[in-house]
Amino acid sequence: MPEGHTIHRAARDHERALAGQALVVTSPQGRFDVEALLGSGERVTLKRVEAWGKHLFYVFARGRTVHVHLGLFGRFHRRANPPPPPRESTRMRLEGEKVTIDLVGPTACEVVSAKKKAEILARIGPDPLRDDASPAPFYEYLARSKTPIGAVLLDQSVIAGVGNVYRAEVLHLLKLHPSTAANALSRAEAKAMWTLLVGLLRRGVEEKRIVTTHGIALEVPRKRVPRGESLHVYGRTSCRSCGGDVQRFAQRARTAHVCPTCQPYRHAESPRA
DNA sequence: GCGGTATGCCTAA
DNA sequence: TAGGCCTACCGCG
Repeated sequence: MPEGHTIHRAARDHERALAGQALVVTSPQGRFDVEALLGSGERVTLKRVEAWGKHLFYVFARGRTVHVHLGLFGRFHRRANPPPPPRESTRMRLEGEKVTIDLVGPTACEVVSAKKKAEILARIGPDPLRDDASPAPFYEYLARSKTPIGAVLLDQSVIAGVGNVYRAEVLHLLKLHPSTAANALSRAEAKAMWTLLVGLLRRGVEEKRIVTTHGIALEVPRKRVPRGESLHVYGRTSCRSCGGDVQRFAQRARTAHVCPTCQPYRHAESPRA
């Protein structure tokens, strides 16, 4: 589940459920340094939860911040209080007044300094889900890079929050082969890509899953898209648009999905690197 | 029960 | 580029 939409949804949900409350924080698994957060206290008040790309920051009172990155396996479980006993694998448990959030299997769950947080933010690109994001650096990168567009979309330093599913789907919707050089895209295509990602990611936040079919207009009430009809190419053997075979190949150490009929490779003016 | 796979990303070589 | 991290699920038998 963890692409940018999952992270932003968690930030929203957790802030609504827990902000302003003095939380009991534990690490049943023992691998999260609770003492670094709590000090000698028993509880600490959560102020807000921020999402930047695939990174989460839980901002507590007394200047303490916990950085969470789910990686490939990380998940949250929300429990109504009183919560059941935690699984042994629970890295961090945040227990509020009415709700308890359990975190399992993250790549990162650590108390970070303001400096460390700034370093993390400095190495990620603009996040289409943030209202304060500027796509200009993304456009500039595309214009001057011969890197295949499919690889660019997974590079969190260029654009933050896009993962393997959104990569496959946005390229299909724009009829671009993942191997097409970034600088073969026109400025208009680059802008269309950003706008499309904003819409798709926002929809993902609202629906709590990735849906790229049946339009992206959020204001129009939609029936729930049935399972198996939510994507065009990712994880499929046949293209939802044309019925042709979906090809898979490794790109940036991840499996790219492409319909070569809908997404013909476009040669750039300069040879591919 | 076992093996393969996964929506991520870091490091060593 | 390969391997490691780390958890859950699914198909198979």
